[in-house]
Amino acid sequence: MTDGSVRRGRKPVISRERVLDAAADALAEGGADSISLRAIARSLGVVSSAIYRHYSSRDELLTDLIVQTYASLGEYVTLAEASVASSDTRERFAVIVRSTRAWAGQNPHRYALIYGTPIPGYRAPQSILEPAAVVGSLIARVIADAAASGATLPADPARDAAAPAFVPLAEAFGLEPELAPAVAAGVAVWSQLFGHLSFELFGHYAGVVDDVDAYTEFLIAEMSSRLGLSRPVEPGQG
Amino acid sequence: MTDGSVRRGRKPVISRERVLDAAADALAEGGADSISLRAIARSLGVVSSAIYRHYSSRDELLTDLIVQTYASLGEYVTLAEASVASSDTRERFAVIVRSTRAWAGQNPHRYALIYGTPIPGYRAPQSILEPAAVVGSLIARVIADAAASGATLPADPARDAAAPAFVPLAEAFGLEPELAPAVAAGVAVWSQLFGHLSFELFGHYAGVVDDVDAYTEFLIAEMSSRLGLSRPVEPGQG
DNA sequence: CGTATCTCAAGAGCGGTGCTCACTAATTCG
DNA sequence: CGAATTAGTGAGCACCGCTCTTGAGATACG
Repeated sequence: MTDGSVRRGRKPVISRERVLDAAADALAEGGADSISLRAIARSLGVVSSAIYRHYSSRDELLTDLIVQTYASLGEYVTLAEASVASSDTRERFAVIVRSTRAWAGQNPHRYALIYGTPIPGYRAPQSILEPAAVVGSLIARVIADAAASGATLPADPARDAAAPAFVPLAEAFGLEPELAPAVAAGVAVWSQLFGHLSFELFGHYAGVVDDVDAYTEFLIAEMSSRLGLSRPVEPGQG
Repeated sequence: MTDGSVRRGRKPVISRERVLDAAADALAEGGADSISLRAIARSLGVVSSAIYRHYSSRDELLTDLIVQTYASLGEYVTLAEASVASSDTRERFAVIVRSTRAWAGQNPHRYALIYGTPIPGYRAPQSILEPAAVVGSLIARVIADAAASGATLPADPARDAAAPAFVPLAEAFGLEPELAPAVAAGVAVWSQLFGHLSFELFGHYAGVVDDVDAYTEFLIAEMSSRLGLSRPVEPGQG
């Protein structure tokens, strides 16, 4: 008994976790619309109404699934970034982009669940705001580390004019108000990244961009320079 | 008889157009998942199977709806752009962005239909490639006109390195191969625009960007400078 | 031990969906 | 008028989310 209350009644043959796992499998295979409670119940060898003992509605299940999916993406990208020297902010950003794209490519339905059209009728609760920030947070950390090591942004009056509106967000990330311009640039890059991935996954690059790998590297270079990221100076060289 | 074939049999009470219009209404009101053949049939005062005389499947209806939606967006943006002096490429681009965003804000479900998650089970035919290019084409025209009036791109080695891959696309738009770098920048801006709009409409800016109007203007400035767009020089001044 | 109590899954059922198919009403041609 | 053609009807299939009643299983307590 993990909690204080006493277990009574018959033992459950399914659990919230098992339902969620089955839903994740259904999502991975057939997309969000194949997450049917009846199919999940079938795959668990149970009748559909039994699911309702553990999830009161499909939306509640979807919420858990979305949170789990953000977590999966976050783990994947965090792990990838860990293999880069923390001083190489340019490469850290590049790895964030590449690994986010790799995750999306390997999990297109999960990507669509969190970055595509919101599920019809589904209203996301506040509780997903924090997990949803995972990639943005990683970008923010790169920005902070770059600033700490003396990186400077390229000149951009419009960005600096927009910066005051980003002071609260900078503070939410634990950054100094002086970094608001970098945060503004970071938000732009963040949405651009997912615009790129959505276009790739949703087929909008058909007939427009052939070599998406190479194109992604171009975008990385472009976004990096807007963030003022550069490779660290090799000591004892140049 | 508009075509050569002879009309026989009973007169149709519904038509392909009436079905499509009813579908568009359903889409506008409740999103893509409320486009049900039964609901459409009900709204037309007809039994659901009657729809199949005009559309062989829901997918076929969706395809028409998608094409119609791209056309609507294209008309809206084209009309907006027409009110700007063609020499002011910077403002033309700004109006393309603003009007695309305005259209999306007024038609969120239609936006989601074409730029959100592809409809599950739905596979887009080749025939939507051309209508889908509408906003991209408008951006390409701005790029061409800017180049014709002597605009130059800011330096960006990564973009120029990626440019050769965009020569075919430049040619598809009727542009000189020398404009491939501008086309590369244009594609980046194009996907960034829809990344921005999707984030706004799909709720990803919650807690991140408050004043999306102002933020959009910042993005316009940033994207314009990457495209080398500027206001035309006022004659007899400076 | 026996029973009350609690928990969970079963199963029937409601109204919704896309889609098929046999049928019939309506129209026009020979 | 009869044949041919066309379009809408209505029943039906298999699926969906969800609700509600029922009964099986497991524990707690007198």
